[in-house]
This record gives sequence, structure tokens and C-alpha cells, in this order.
Amino acid sequence: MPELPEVETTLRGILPHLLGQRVAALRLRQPALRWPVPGELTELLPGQRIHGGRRRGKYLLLALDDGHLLLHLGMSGSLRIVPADTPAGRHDHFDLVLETGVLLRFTDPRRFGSVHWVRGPPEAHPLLRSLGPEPLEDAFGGEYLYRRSRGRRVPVKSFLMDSRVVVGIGNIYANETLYLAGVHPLRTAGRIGAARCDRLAAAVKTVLVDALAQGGTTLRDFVGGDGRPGYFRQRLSVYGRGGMPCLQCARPLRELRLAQRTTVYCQRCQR
DNA sequence: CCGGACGCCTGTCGGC
DNA sequence: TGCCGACAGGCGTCCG
Repeated sequence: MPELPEVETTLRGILPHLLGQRVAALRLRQPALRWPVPGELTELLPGQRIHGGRRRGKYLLLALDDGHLLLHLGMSGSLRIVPADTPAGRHDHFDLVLETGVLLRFTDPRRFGSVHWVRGPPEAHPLLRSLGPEPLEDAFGGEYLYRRSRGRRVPVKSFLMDSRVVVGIGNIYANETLYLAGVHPLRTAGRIGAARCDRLAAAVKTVLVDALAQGGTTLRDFVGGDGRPGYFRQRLSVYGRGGMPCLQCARPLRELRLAQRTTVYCQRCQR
């Protein structure tokens, strides 16, 4: 579900309500996520102050006094700031109760999300250790893509969605990026030239920045920390448009399954 | 090391 | 109307 723009939007929505606040309690009602929510958190978190928050790939990291809370939204997760008396539904896994009485509520119907507690530097956590660069930072560019893709025989779409190569790109933005760059999703990553790697990297940045400016993409259940949906859906060129006309050449967009993910592209405009 | 497939879950939608 | 399979924004793990 949430890719970089949605996770970043979530962070921006919740952070102002969290910074400087002390945790009053953790109300854990449904610990079953991808990995069980550590029960020790209910004793560990109260009293700790939240003094920072950032995003790494699709992970959210909240800095507390004694460590970091690491959150992943999986496919259907969301984090929202809600008033203290908001009734909890069936998929509301936990509330972080703040001293102001406001709640940070984690909701996740499909339970692919997760929560971890990290004492040391969060980058050393096994889930973060082998992550590639952030796509919007300068370390990520055409030159980097070119270097990393040499010898790789995977389709370029799979390559872009590999978090060891670059973080934050999921199925929606991989499709959109390839369309914008004019690159066929099945093209072998290692056979893409330097110039097209430049185009690809530029397209990644453009798509993510534009999506961010729209507050992300809401297909069904994504909401930002303030409860509002994202509006990038109206700007999608290919994702969800299989069979509909290409916006550039009007031919019907084609669809295929790659690694069990729907892939949409234009046979004429992407090579 | 690399590439591909699987499975974890619930909800929704389209076809019969 | 109801049932059933396919599919949905991710990713760690396993297998060849």
C-alpha cells in the first residue's frame, strides 16, 4: 500500500502532534501484525518523550528517550491522530496515548504492517541494514542506477522495486516511473544504457515529488495522519488504466503480471 | 550471489 | 442473490 509519498505524507501529518510529547500509555488491542507487536512496549513506552521522527524508505522512525519505534504500514496500514474518545474498530491495532490525551492510532486490516522497538542506532536494525539510498537524495541518480544494474538480469521494474537498490518505490510508482521514462517494464536492467538510466532516475524523482505534492495516492483506504486522502490518483498515467488509451499515443495500455504484481504499460511509448 | 515464487491477512469486486 | 476466485499500495523467506 503506502509507498514513499504515502509514508512521508503520514509522517508530516502526525509529527506536529507528537514532537515533544510524552507517551502516557500504549493501548494494545490487537498485537497480531506481520510480527507480533512486542508486549513489553506497554511497560516500556509510558513516560518516554518523543523527540524526533523521520522516514527511511517505507519505514517510519520515532525517536524516543531510550530508543526508536520503527513502524511499517504494509499494504493497508495507516497511522492517524484521533481525539482521545474515538471508538476503536476491529482493525485498530493499538493507540499511543499522548499526555495531551490525543491518540496516535495504528489501523491495518490486512496486518502486513509491523512495529519494532530498537535500542541502538536504528540503521543497524536488520530490516534497515541493507536498504539502498533514498530516491530523493543526491546519492541516487542515473550514474548510480547504471552502476548498480550492470550484470543484473531482472526486469527493470523488479529492479526499481528492490529496496536494496533504492527504497520507497512500490507497484504504483514503478509503473508510473517507467511510463514517464519511456522504458518497457520487462527490459533487462543490465542492458539499459547510461542515458536511459539518467532518464529513469529523473523520472523516479519527478513522479515521487509530484505524488508527494498531492499528498500521495489513495486507492481505497489510505489516509494521511490528518485523516485526509491523497490526490495523486487523478494524476496516474498508467496504474489502474489497463485497456484505456495511452495519454500520449491513444493506443490501449497493456497489462501483464510480473512477480504477481499488475504491470501496466504502453507498447508503443515504452521500449 | 541471483532470480523467482510463496505466503502472510482481510476486504472487495466481477463473473457465473 | 450468493458463491468463488482473483486481486489489492509489501516484503521476508525459501528454493533451485
